[in-house]
Amino acid sequence: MSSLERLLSVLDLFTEERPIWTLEDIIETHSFSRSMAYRYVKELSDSGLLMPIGRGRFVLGPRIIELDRQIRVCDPLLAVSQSIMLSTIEEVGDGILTLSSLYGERIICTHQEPESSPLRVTHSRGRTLPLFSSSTSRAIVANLPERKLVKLFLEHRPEISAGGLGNEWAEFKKKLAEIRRAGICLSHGAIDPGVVCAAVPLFNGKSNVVGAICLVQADQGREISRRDKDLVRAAAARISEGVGNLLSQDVMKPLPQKAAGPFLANAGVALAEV
Amino acid sequence: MSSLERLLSVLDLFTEERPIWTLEDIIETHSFSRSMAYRYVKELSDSGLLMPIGRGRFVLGPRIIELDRQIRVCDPLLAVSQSIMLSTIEEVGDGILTLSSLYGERIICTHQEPESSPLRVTHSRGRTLPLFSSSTSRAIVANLPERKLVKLFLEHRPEISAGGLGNEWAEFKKKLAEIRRAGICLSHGAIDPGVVCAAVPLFNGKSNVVGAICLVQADQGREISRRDKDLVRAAAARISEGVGNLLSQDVMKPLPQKAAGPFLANAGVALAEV
DNA sequence: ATTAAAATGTCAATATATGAGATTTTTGTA
DNA sequence: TACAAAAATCTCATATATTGACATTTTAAT
Repeated sequence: MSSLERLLSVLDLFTEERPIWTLEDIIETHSFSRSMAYRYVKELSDSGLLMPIGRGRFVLGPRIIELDRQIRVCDPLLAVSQSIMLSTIEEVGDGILTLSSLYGERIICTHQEPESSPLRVTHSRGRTLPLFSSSTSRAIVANLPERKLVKLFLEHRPEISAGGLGNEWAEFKKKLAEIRRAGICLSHGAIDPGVVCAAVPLFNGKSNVVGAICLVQADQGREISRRDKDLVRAAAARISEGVGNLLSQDVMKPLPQKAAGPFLANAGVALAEV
Repeated sequence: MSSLERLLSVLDLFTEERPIWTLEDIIETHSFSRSMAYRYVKELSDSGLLMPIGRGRFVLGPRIIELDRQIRVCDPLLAVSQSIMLSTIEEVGDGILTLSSLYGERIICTHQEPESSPLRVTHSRGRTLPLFSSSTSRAIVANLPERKLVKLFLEHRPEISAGGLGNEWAEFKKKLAEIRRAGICLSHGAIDPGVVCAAVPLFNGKSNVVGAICLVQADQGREISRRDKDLVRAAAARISEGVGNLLSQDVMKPLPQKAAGPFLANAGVALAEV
């Protein structure tokens, strides 16, 4: 285990159920030596990923918010997707459209359009989806290179089996091939009850999957309409094309330039006034 | 320089002006060896802090969005501040109230209330403020322990001098003491023209500064009113008290429990349908 | 001011990161 | 589909940065 992994594993401790951690508890759960624990939380605090709030207690730090803003303002994948997602969900006229990506073995929802909706779903910005049982996950996983699929199958056999994706490698592979060929993955109530989904994978121009978009609608007894499915497919195709374009253009000056307004020189700050 | 610093310094490359980086360019700017650069971006990608989009190109990764959600949903500092900030800005009836924190040598705005406003200001969630010239920064810096101030003074003498905070250590120290004593720091057009600010530091119960709140209003020729300043002071006092309470309570079960709705077992995901 | 606790610094041992090159995998083109 | 070129990963000896016990300093409490 590399030292980066050890360090970042500290961040994994911070959950909704337990957003504050003391040094003592970090030492216990990770069996760090005392000096190492001090060093780690100091490095993480200096980099802003953690923030000390006093008495040996820590919460997630402001650097995360800064990096998140960076993504919101100018992430190229988001820039390509956002307007397409917005116009698509407007044309569909009902439901939410989500954008998700894979890292390590987690699927994360990174954007949704519209930002708020009466539909209350698990799919929402920043949330994790299960690796095998959501339509979004399946749309992505089905398009992963075989080498990664072998690894996933070996390490997640129980979940794959429970999710109905097959008990043997051959079966798993065959089912994923079906999803891949269909180009769309549907579900009803897989993650949230009362909701139906249609997920389509996104590629970087070529054949590398970089994520998926998913249309989520209230379950009204019938399937997502043919028309809506086609709209989602069309949106995915346009996004994939856009991502492909990112790869051909020169990286040095993509400059979306949203006129971010640089800081002005300090005009006049009162030192202290009451 | 530790290997964590080296690794995280890669994240600093990703700016609004240049949100995509190739492996080649990372190697050049950091003068990493080829193998090390591959290793670094792989580690960062595996942890989700970077995301490969193909052809050796990288953007900031989805783990950041996941961590940001964690903060939005259950950060204790935010939980304590949010309702106080909202009710305060409603009572003030005009402007924006921001919450900022320090890490390393950056001041970051971590929250604002209301979320959107006709007032277009630099102060907004995720943005960095200059260390010495904004009222928010000064409210925080003035309350840092002397040891840190010495370091800041030595390393930022030009900016401190340019910002009118003194040319010599004694002068710097004296001016900060004034700000500290006043308990509030005012500015007009320091960062954004046409805007006036009043910032009050936040403490963790005791004397450790953990951030500042700042009232931002359109500049209408006159100062922020005595009443508004008092409202901000009162809000800061309540937040400081709340943060102090975080330190005394048992950390094991703070459980804000916003009923986050766990995933349901997969009810029925169609394998692939058209 | 005094004591206790918390945080940081010191240093030798050693585990881990490093970089050059070999090897494998992926991509582009016929 | 096969082939060549490029990209990404793996290997391994070396050097260096990490580690942990302990000493020291700093901070907090009475």
